[in-house]
Amino acid sequence: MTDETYDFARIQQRWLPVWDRIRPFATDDETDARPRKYVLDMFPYPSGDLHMGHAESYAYGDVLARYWRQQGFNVLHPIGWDSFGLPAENAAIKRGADPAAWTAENIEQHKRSMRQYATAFDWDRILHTSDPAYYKWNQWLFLELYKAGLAYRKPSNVNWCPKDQTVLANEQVVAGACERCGTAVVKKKLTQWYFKIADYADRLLDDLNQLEGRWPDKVLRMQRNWIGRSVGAEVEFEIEGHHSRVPVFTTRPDTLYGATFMVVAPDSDLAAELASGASPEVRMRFQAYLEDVGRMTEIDRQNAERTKTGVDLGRFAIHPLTGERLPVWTADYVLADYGHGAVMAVPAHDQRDLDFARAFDLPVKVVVDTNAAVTGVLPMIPIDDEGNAIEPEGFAPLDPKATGEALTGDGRMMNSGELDGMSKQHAISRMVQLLEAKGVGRAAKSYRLRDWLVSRQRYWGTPIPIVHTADGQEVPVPFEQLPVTLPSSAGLDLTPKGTSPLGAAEDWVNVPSPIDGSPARRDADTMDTFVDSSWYFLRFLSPNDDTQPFDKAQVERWAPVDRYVGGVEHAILHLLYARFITKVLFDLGHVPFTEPFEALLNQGMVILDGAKMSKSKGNLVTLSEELEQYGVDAVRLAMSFAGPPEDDIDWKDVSPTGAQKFLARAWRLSKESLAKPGTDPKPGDRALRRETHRFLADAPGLVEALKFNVVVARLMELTNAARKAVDGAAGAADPAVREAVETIALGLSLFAPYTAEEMWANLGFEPSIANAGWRKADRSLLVQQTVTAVVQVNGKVRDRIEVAADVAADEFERLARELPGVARSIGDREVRQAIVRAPRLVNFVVG
RNA sequence: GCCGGUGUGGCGGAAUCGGCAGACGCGGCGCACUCAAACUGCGCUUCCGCGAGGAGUGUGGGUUCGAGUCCCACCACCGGCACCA
Repeated sequence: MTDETYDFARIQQRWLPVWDRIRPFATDDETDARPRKYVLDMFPYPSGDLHMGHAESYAYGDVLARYWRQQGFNVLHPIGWDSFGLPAENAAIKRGADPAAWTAENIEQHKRSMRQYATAFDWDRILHTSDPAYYKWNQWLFLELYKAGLAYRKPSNVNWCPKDQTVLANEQVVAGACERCGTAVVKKKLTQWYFKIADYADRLLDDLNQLEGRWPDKVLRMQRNWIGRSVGAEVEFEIEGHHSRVPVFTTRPDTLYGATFMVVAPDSDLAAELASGASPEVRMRFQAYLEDVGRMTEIDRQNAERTKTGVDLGRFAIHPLTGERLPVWTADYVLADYGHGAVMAVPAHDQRDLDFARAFDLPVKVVVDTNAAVTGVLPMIPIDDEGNAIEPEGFAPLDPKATGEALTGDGRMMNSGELDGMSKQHAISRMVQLLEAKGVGRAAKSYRLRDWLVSRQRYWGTPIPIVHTADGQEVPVPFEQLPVTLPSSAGLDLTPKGTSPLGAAEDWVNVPSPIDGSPARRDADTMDTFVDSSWYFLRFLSPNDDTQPFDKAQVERWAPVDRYVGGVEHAILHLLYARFITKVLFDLGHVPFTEPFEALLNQGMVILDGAKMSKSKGNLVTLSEELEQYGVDAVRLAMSFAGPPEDDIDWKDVSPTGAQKFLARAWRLSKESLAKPGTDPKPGDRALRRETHRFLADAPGLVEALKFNVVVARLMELTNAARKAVDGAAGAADPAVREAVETIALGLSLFAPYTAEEMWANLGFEPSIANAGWRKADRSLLVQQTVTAVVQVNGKVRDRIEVAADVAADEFERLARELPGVARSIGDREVRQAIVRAPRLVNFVVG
């Protein structure tokens, strides 16, 4: 192989050791006065080697990090590993590997691959979450929440994955199945640790407005839906023979007069209490029902087609306004952990209540006349082509019990005492006033978001830093004793069996109480790994500080993250948790901001033949093989050129060969350009200079708009223009050619670091091009003397004309009118109007 | 069911403001170089039509001098949530 052929393998070998020596992406200079940017890629889970998804994500993150660096910013772009979690543990169970050793090997493999992939990471700031030096601060964080009353333990019906034998957070249950393994999730009553994320629901929702335009709309919408704020009222009902009033939440307090029964969730404490006060027969039926419900998987439960089931508890609630006796039922369509676990059933105006009423022949009372015109709103009467009103065929009868259709729309209140005649909105506010005046209710909000279940019954995670004393007290492990390190996995049975394997590590679990030294036991559960990742972006700012989780001065220097890059699969998991923890840290005075990630880029997936790649489907594209065949730069460039970064990339549509050819074309230009470094480009070919400066002017806006594919296309255009100049009149010695090739190299430095560096060297510069700095566009070169104008007749293009850029409107119109194509098209018709947009367009309106 | 998104050549995609539809590339076709090929370079490539010309951004309508872009309705596909009261 000679020096005259583009040889990616040789170029890769040449530059890696150079970069290792000059560390182009170090950020350790405290005196660096440049403005700063923090670009962060979601850190990977270290299982196996990097795959195509990583390659895509890091290619994009690098474009941004390298771009800001060229723009004169001091850019922090660190990497680490989210190294706790199930895969390491499962590998341990399957192959008898030590999770710590398995993890360390994978991290080393990742590091090698990332280095080869030429990611612009600062290698002095790496971290991994299974490092005691990291999870010490995870435990610190847990205790901060605990002290603030934001971490607590409670017994509850939790999501349980029967395969992984562990609890799951709500966010980890997807369509009723375990997010990880796809097994149908069941409910299990367990005492578990929670973080009070629901207390932050309003802030998590409202602060999304700040992120508008900088986070993808899709993610904002998903978070809003997930938090699921509903506005309505709380209404209190007496229950005969029950010690206290029972509150229910409703979004339709206006329909309170239509409530004909009450339903409580079978797995709620209230249901158990009410059943215990009922007849022996009811108690038996309730027990049987509760067991049926408990056996059901989440997938079955979520089936909306399912017919309604339930049990009459034989108890009666008292309607707070009418004093009517309403039967109390229990049914699994009411959820124990939403609102108050009980609802007032208004079958006439709620489809679920109606389905239930029809199944058990309960009364239905209409209180909103949805056929009546709404007060304060002009009724809309449809009209036919002649403008005559079309008389309605006749309204559907207001008889939901017969039709099976609940009347959920707006209308005029009826059968509702003082509310009669009002519209829905009016009636809602009036009813809230009434309830408040009578002391039996109030305006209220409810959320879909539940508290975050953070304990897990697995080995490979951060131990929860709590000790349980013999008399049942929870005692936080004192700070000086942190970290509570994991015991060695040697000798422990890690097979999932429903309780934490740590409980069997007798030497580890039995400790003296931190209070009085009496025998006590460590909490044997570990933390959800989403706790680890909820604050790691702060640890990068002072990754080796063993006195504090993060250095405040460094936080002020770098945080929050300016651009976060990662997959959309974290839209409501990691991203919600990190936002929550940031707000907690703000409230506790640890950070001066409330949102962790200023801007977010969700890259799409790399798929093959329209389907997600997977080993089992056999449609896997192996990154290392692609890199071997086409080289790092071609793969990176092909990723960036494939389409908008947020769209999925089907690898069958991608041509790394095409990318390679383009890189070779660009590289060849750097070998051919003859002008010496520093040659004044001013006398050079003007047309090529214009192309060069158009690129310099446009590329920054395109990068910032994340249109990487367009930037690459523009680089290809500039390369084609330079090729033509070399082969044409200008020739290889023209200084404009050198200027263009330098610009191509600079542009390529965002996408193809090896080739760019090689071109830079060919052009006679020292490494590293990554820090060479962007060139400023010369605006005067962008001004055109003449413009190709378009001439339309009735909006259709009929001809084109070259005109002076400053052509006067009347002159422009006259020239356009005389064009042969235009004259022919107009013929002898009269020109009624001419729209003139000098110097770009004339449109003659003829008729 | 609720919330939202997307429909542009054979394919991936481009088109700051309503103003040349299809940039750039893949694939295809052709030419030059070569004994031949590879490489490379150049040209053509939305559809119909020999051509002049006509049609064209999911479908139907509307606004406008002018619509891929704005408005209304519909169709198709995709995503999120899902008995959340």
